[in-house]
Amino acid sequence: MTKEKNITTENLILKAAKSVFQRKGMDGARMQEIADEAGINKAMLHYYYRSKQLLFEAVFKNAFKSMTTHLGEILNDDLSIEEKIRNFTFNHISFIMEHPYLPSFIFQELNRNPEFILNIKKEIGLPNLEKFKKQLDDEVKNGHLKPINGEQLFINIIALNAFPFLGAPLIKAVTNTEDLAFEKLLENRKTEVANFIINSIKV
Amino acid sequence: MTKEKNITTENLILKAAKSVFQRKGMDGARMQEIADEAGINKAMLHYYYRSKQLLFEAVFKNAFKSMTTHLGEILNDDLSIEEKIRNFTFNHISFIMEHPYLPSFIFQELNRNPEFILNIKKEIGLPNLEKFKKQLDDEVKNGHLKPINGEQLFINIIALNAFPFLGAPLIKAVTNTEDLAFEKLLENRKTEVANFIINSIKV
DNA sequence: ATTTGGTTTAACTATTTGGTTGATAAATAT
DNA sequence: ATATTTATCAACCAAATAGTTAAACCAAAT
Repeated sequence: MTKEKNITTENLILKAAKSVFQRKGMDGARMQEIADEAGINKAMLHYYYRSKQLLFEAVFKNAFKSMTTHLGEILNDDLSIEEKIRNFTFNHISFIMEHPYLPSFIFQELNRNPEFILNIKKEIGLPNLEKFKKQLDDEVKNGHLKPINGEQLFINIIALNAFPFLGAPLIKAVTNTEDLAFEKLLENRKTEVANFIINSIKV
Repeated sequence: MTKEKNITTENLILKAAKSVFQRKGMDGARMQEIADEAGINKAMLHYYYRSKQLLFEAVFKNAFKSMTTHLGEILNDDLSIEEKIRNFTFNHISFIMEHPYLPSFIFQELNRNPEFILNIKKEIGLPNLEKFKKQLDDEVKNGHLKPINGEQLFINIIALNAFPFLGAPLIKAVTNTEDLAFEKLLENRKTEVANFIINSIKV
């Protein structure tokens, strides 16, 4: 069973809205374009979602959830830090490769309206770093890992995973890689990012 | 002598446009808001820059140049890879801290219109990686560094430098850091990012 | 068959917005 | 001084756009 939600009008709208908002952003998106892509009348958008803002929020919350759910699970399972990092980078990069507009969409919109993260925090929740940080401290103390701040390591991991997608147009141009070569490069990162990190922190 | 360009109307416009475009992006920016911020009549924007698109391009090219000029210089000086990385990360992060909207602006607009990078390439030029890559290969061959692909290392460096600014709202929320603590965290990264990278690649 | 409720549409509205214009003021040249 | 060019402004315009409305449609209940 593939995830082909009932093809109700409401779902057609959400799907089209996702596609348009993620490519154009809140400010660049047009309600008419969403209606056209869904193949329905523009009035339907308001009938089901009231306003552009609310339709946008529905799309954004979906997007945010899909990005952070995996993260939370991996962060809180019972593997070692090294295994967590290998798992997470592999899964995270694989996931983003199937939704390459997601990081750019999420970070762009959060920068446009930073307060919105409070809304998200309340309604969806954010990944919790406490277990990860504690575990890291333990592995540092017992000599498996070099000393490193948990927040900094977390930032580094997300940075190495997500940045190639945020910076794709620039990276492609600077490194002279076409779409295919770039795909290959991303494929490599699924394992090489973890190696890069582990190399840095392992004693 | 601080860089207080002649306060001609043309420069007032460019300064205000920079401020508004970098905060709101092309789609979110309003010509009237730019005029208000510059304290002049909206017609002046068109008198000096013809259209929103051309004004935007003037701002974007300036922004892009300011981000890549340093990079090019450091990449092509005669220091070792390790020194290059320490220099570059320190300078790059310091620079962005003074212009925190820049990365978000540049990457957002390049994602909105990826073809624009060709225009930039022709008119401004892009950093050249060849010397860096060759030098890296040499240092790998002579046993100073572990094997790593030049493009991948380059991406990692930029990622670790720029991402904290792109993801600031999310990072602040997930790590529970307020503005001041976040500033401190960035201050740390000026040296810690280089350590993190060098640790990973040094034999 | 008819009523009832939700669904869909075309046409419309009010507002925003990039861009223009024609008159006026201020420099600059003659 | 006077003509000419450059700069500035208030008012205006046309297109785009989020949102509304009133009528039509349709399926299920009576």
